[in-house]
Amino acid sequence: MVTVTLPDGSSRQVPTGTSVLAFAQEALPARLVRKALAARLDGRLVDLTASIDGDVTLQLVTPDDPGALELYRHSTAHLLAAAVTALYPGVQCGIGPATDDGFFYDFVVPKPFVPEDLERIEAKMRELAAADLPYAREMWPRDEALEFFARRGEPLKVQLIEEKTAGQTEVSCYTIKDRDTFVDFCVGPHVPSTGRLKAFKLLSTSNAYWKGDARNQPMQRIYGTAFFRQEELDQYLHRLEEAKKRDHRRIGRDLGLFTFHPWAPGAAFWLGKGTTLYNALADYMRKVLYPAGYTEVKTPLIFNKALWETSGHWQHYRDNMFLVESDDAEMGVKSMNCPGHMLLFASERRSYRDLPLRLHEQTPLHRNEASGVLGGLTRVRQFSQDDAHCFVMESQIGEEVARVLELVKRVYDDFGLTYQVKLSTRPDEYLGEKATWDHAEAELKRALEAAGMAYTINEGDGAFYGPKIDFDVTDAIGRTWQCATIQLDYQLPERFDLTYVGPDNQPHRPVVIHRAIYGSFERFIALLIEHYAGAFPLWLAPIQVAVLPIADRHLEYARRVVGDLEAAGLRVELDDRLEKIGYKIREAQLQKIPYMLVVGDREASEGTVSVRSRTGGDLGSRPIAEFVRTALDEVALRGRSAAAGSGQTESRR
RNA sequence: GCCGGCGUAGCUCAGUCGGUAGAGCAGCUGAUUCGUAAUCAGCAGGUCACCAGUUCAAGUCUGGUCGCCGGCUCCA
Repeated sequence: MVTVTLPDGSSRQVPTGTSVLAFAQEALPARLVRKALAARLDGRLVDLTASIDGDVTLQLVTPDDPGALELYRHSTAHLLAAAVTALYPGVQCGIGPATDDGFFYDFVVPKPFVPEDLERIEAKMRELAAADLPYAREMWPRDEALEFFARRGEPLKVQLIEEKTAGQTEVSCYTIKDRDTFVDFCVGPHVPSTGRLKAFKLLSTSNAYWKGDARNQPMQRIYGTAFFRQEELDQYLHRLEEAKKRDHRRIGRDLGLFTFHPWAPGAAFWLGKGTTLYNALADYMRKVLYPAGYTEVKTPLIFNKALWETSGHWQHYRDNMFLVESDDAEMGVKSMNCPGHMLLFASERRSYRDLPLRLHEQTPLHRNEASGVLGGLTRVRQFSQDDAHCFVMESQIGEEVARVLELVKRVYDDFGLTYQVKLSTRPDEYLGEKATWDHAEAELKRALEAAGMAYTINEGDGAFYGPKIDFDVTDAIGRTWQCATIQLDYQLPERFDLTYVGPDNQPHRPVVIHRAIYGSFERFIALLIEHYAGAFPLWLAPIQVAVLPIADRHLEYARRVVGDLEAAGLRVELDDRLEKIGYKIREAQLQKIPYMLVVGDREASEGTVSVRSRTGGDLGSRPIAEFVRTALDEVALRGRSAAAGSGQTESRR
């Protein structure tokens, strides 16, 4: 007999080898058992068919268990594999994990899947689900399993078993018994039977490589998603639609922000309105950084290869650099600002009294990214960062990182953005002393804790030259974008032999903190466009106010209104076309201009404007000066105002 | 870079079996002077991404190049 302890603390004795399901049916409410997908024995996820072989705590896993969805999706991936195996004889299966949004499964097939294949496969999956076939777990002798998969022509599975179960005598396999039995090597667990899988959909196909390595066997990946309830699946699909509507590439064109040309792949043309937005972000960042003690600088765009050899880019990053020749010298267009800033630091004798020295730069960078990775503004070959390097003494690291954290918080609050913080620690391959790393990581942790920032740790994900803190911004529809980064660097000061004179009159090595808050202007603008669905809050809107005269006898007054607004520093556009007011309003609305001022006989005689807001409709008339005042107040609030959320409320309708 | 898909007017798209290219919106011109999401009429707009090839004939078939899209890998 063994003792089973339940979550409520009660316990029972059962014979050794009793299955979880048999125990649950005996000891737990039928309603709970019906909902159960799997179980946790001592916290470890197992199938309901697992046997209880020792004293354990037992908890049934129902859909509200945090691990339930992953298991459910993974089970759906198995269903997909079973369907594909049934429909395409000779197919080889790779792996089929759950992902954040669903699942995928990789296959080796002679011909890539087309959309019609997906329909067929999905239909087969529904058929198998309707048949409610059990997911049976069987422990096979390892030799037998190896032989079985070898005989079935699945060398990838053989390889997996060899790698994952070295030293074991038995391996776990799952079967779905249909006309042809589908067998997969997998640790599980899975839902008890295919009938439990209700709301799933196959979404797309793509190419992938065995183990994600392009030198390995190419495979065809099928992506899908699954939820416990149809309603949740529908919501997810709706969110995909919504995301498509918010695509910054589309909105960027519709709103006249930027464009691309085949002759400059990966480099945007910023149109008038886009440039206004870009500049608004650049100026805002300058206003934030200047009082924080940063000095804006501009360093060369093209450097002799000697610089890149010194920084290490020539050895490690050359493939991603644009190279040019000048006289007989080989030159590289800069892909990062840091090496230039090292030279700038070294251009004068530095005292400890000069530290921290904070250099901020917004000039363009070029990276010759592989053609296949380019896309919209999120991945480009030419971009600018709100980059800065803080040169500090070892003892100033904690304080300086704390200041940067403060800045990040302030900036994201101004945009009304929420974020999550990740601390990435020493990777397997690293430069420098372990003790230095430990110290640096401790400093970063302390700064995060002092700032009251919750963070998660990404073990081993730091840069090879130092640990880092990354910020993932969450947008209006729940997607995350990696933006800000703070990285400690002990290596570059070493490579450039940077020193400052300390209080002891001796040379010392500074530490560099690389940091960016937007990340890159390009990617941040893409984020903002999709976050607001193009409806920028007033302070960012390229055109803040449209003045719409009713008839051309009102043009003179309209021009006066425009003049007053421009004098107050607002970005205004006059629609002086001979069109009906409804037409002008529609256009301004589609351009997502925050305020429309309708002016006709009434307004001209009273010195007022009729205010229409993008989100609130007709707000009635008021004196020009009053409108200017409230508009300026709203601008000053930036994204902290309630109105800044207008982009989101609007999109929900 | 790799795999797959796509490329027709500024945009969204149609174009049958290979037989000399079409719509809506946008644009231009004219008329309309109008009160909170589209006034009417007319006109113009194309090397069917590009380069070869097959064919009496190519937007359509074949090959190559470029670009875009979805992934892989990578990344701000």
